[in-house]
Amino acid sequence: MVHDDLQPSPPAASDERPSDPRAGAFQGVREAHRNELAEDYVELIAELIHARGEARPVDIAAKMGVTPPSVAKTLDRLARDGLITRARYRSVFLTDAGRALAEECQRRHDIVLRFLLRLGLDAETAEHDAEGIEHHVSERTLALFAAFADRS
Amino acid sequence: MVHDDLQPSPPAASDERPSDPRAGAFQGVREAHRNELAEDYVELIAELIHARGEARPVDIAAKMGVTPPSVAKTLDRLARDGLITRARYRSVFLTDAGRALAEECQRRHDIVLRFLLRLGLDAETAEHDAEGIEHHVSERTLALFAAFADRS
DNA sequence: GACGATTATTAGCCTTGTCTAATATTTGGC
DNA sequence: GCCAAATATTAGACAAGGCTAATAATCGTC
Repeated sequence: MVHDDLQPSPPAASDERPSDPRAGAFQGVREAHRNELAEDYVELIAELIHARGEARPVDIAAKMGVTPPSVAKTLDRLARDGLITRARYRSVFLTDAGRALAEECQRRHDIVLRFLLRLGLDAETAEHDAEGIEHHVSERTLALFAAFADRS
Repeated sequence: MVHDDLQPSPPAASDERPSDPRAGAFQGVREAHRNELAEDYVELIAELIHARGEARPVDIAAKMGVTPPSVAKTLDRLARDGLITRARYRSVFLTDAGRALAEECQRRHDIVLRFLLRLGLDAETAEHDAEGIEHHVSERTLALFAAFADRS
């Protein structure tokens, strides 16, 4: 053990290696990263199911910009984590947990996107930045974004 | 440098796997992630040098919330990429490239942070969210953030 | 129903980034 | 100057996420 200090940072997750307040922020970002891919996948799967009635790996691969084997590996992890169900050579379905996560993500994405557009950004840049930002905004920030986007 | 996207248009440069416009956004996010750790490190190293006169691995580890061996491995990569110089058992120095990147990151961080504060966020949440957001805002968005933060 | 094209999966490799445990070096107190 | 403590590094494991190449299954068309 290297650090056995004081002061767990208030907002953070479950891990203990504080010793510096900023460390909490960095750990939070790393934590967010671990969930990011899963969130993007379930969000995309929900969209595909809505738009086409099913989510096939080949379409996920095209939309995500990765190869089918990468999709397969990630889908295995999502299934292991209880977010999707799948059968070999069949398309993908969301579990209740997956669907809830997808809706949550869509909500956040929508707020961030509307906020950026309201700020005056062009549609393409807004979409691009929203994709990166949406996983890193707290509920508090999201509330402020929503208020700004909806103000008259 | 890393973020130079004044052009929103087509997924730049040399990659071949378009087929969907959204794919570009996801690839951009993955690209950003590859640089994120390097950016956080050089920014932190610059801060440590400014505050204490030198950047020691043990302090970097404490601030980043990781163990010293993780720091060592990352520092090797930063040295390989020409952002820092180091000698065994000595503290770390930024190259010109590293210093330039650090300044760029500090500028972005500062703008995002001031923007969030101006929006009405508390200091702690603002710092936390800025840490996550700063790597994912385009120059265009940053310009809008700066304008909002500085408006009278 | 068979066959070629499409799609999905498997196998295997690479890189990052995290960790612990063990070792090496430097530093500071005496 | 010596020795213990602090610090740095190395070694080695593991998980994630990306890829290519090869194989397997399904689908569409005849």
